[in-house]
Amino acid sequence: MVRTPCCDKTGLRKGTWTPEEDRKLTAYVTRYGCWNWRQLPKYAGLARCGKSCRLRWLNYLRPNIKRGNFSRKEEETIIRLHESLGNRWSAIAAELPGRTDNEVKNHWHTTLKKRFKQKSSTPKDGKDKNEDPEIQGTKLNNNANRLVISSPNPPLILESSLSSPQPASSNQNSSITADTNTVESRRLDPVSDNNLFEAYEADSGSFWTEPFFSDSYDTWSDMWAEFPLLDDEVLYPFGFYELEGFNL
DNA sequence: AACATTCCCAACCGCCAAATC
DNA sequence: GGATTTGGCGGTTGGGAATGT
Repeated sequence: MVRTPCCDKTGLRKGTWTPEEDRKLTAYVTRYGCWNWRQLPKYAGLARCGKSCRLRWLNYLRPNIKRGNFSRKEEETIIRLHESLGNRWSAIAAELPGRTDNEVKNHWHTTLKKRFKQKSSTPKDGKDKNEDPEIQGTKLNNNANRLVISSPNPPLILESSLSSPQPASSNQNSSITADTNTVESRRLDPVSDNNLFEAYEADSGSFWTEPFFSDSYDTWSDMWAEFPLLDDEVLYPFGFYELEGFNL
């Protein structure tokens, strides 16, 4: 079987995402969902591979992402699950709300593996700088101050009963499921395509309370002001506006 | 201060499985 | 049922920041 590349390699940007690209992706996905990662960059105005967009969204821009240092409890969970599951990072991350498989994997390779090795070789040697999470926690994490759990954004009222954090496993986040039977939340917002938002809320738990856009925007209106809606015919070439959710 | 080394993490790559045609 | 497309996953790497010399 011959696989076609996930994207046309020509003319596509690679490497670090710019704030502008982040805003474009965030604006598009939060409004229209991730209905097709391959097509998404084209309609979102991004010169990126769909896979790259997906990864960026899931590992960085997605709501409910918990950033910063791992707690002792989280590290114990990782170690325990790694013993039983091996390198199944997505499964491990699923047990750590707000953590992504990539982050868990990185933390394992950079910190926990060494600590684990060291403990197994010299059980009483506790001089490793990484051994004490409290000490480790004092190290400045590049992203630690970028996203923290914050209070709900004033313009948004969330009545959802779906308060439990969603697993970080990407396979539970990447597609919008529109099980409207479970959606109880309603958003008081001028944006009218409630189906999409409801679907997203169902998928994202406390999405509307999350701070990702509060770094840049005070309200959704501010963000839409910066990213005015494009023509729906352009954004919705397949006319799935009428569809329930994004299970395409 | 300048350079070298280490550490950390965001992002890419390639493979696989499920879904779709 | 086979071909193709798409999403998901784990391994790996490049580059910037931190630290050491």
